[in-house]
Amino acid sequence: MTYSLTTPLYYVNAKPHLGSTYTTIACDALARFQRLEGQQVLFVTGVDEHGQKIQRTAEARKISPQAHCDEISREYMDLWSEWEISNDRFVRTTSERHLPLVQEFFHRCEAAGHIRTGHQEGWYCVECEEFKDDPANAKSPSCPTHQKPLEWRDEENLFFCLSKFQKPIESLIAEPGFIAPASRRKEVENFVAGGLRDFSISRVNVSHGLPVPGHAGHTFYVWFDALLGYLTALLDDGGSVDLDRLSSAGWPVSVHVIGKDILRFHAVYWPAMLMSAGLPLPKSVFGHGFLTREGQKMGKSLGNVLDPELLLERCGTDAVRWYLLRDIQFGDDGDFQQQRFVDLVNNDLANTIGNLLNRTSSMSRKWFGNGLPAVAETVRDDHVLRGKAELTIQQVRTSIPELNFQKAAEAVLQLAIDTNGFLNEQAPWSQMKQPGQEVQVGEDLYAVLECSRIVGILLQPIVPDLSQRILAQLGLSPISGSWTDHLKWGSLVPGSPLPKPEPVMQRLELESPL
RNA sequence: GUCAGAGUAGCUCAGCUGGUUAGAGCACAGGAUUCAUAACCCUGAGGUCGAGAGUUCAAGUCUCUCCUCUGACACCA
Repeated sequence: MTYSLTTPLYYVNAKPHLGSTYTTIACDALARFQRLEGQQVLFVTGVDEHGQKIQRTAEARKISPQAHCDEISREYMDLWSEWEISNDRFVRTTSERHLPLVQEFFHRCEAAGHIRTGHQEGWYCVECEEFKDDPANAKSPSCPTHQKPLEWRDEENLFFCLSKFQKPIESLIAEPGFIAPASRRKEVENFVAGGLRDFSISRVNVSHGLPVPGHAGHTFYVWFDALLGYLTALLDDGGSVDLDRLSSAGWPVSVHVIGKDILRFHAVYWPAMLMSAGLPLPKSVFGHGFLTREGQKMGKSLGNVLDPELLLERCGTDAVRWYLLRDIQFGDDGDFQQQRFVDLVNNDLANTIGNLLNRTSSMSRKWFGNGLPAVAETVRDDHVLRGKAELTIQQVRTSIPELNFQKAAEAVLQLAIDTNGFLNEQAPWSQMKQPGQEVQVGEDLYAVLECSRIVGILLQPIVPDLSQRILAQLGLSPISGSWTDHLKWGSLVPGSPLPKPEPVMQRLELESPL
């Protein structure tokens, strides 16, 4: 059973921003977690490259649409590689394999009687790629979101008969867990309850798109072909482009992770399209929140956008991943605050987790021959810290599948806090001054190092690099494959050597604003 | 405008089916300690729980009204 998950296919109209990075990081954490749990994982991301908006952007830049797409897509691929995103696929909707798939899908819908021609006229916003509800006799209406004049369009389009799916869509979205988080379900329900209308799936006069077979002059509307990119990605396994192969290629996905703005497309339009084509439906759709910065919307006009590349360069992947996943409830909107970012990274990662490891390793080396104390197995198994560590493991294992990264991160952090507290209570540095306490100190230090090891392992999906550094400080190599065996209490080998301690996490010191 | 959600310490948020002196983290102040990355540990200060009314022995938690913010309201990647 494959666990497949997708990010949105990002629109290549402009260079990647922090929002897409956020989504991708979250998916990466989930994908890494599932691999550690022993699942066969297919992590899909990619880009959406069609539509009139891109065509016009390219024209404005005086380059071909394809050249423009190549350039921006390259930026995405490079960025994900810099962030060490572990995606298995990267799909482009201008790739050769995509066209035959879209056409095959379309034929299925057509054969099922769900495609009709229709007439569509009205005021159109190219930026939005949509018809607006402004009255036909309006003089020179402009788009409320883009502040640009609307264009009058009067064209023949192909329509997808969404109206025929009212009932099945209603029961689909009523299924618990299909739309996540549950708080977002209501708005989709309201939308559906208003009655589903057919939507257009083709455009005329847009050359930068995929041709609709049998309808000369029509290209597919960007949404129609973009969603199908998920299928193309899954079939890109060296085999043929054939919808019948999907079930053995990772379809249906376990979860589509998307921004809340496009929830409706994924929870309503997309399932209907799949029903029409006779394909199984995704198991869930998770709409996460948006990021603001210091309480304000990030945008070009305000000049306050956070460039992911710059962020990575100045702060590193661990700091950013930790902050985004640990401080923001995935699903809710979040605010990026520089002071808080620095505070949390320094407190949680450097002070609490990093220093725990550092101080313990240092003590152990000092008193136990540059290595771990040699303690008997029976004593180790009974240590008071064991229960706490095992509880933490449980918490992480139940939280991450629910995409509750915050809860998982907090649980791991809490283990480190409790372990630090334990050390202060026991005060091994005082005990060592008393005669005959060495055995007790050895047992405690062993248990504390064992907790540090478990912290390091549990951190792997969230902050993979830091996780490795922690394990390296314990003289361990990175784990590959399933982590189940590694999560067993008492895996550290008593008496084995410990490397010279070095801070695993440097403090962030940002003199200037990001 | 209609619908949905939210307004709790300086900041980010927990508070389940109403029940002892309203919690956590960060920031702030004090203390303790020296194993450690000026770190860790403890203590403290700080809130009329958006406003008003009501139900109840008892309301942050239920009802009503009002104020503020956010989101959705058809094809906004």
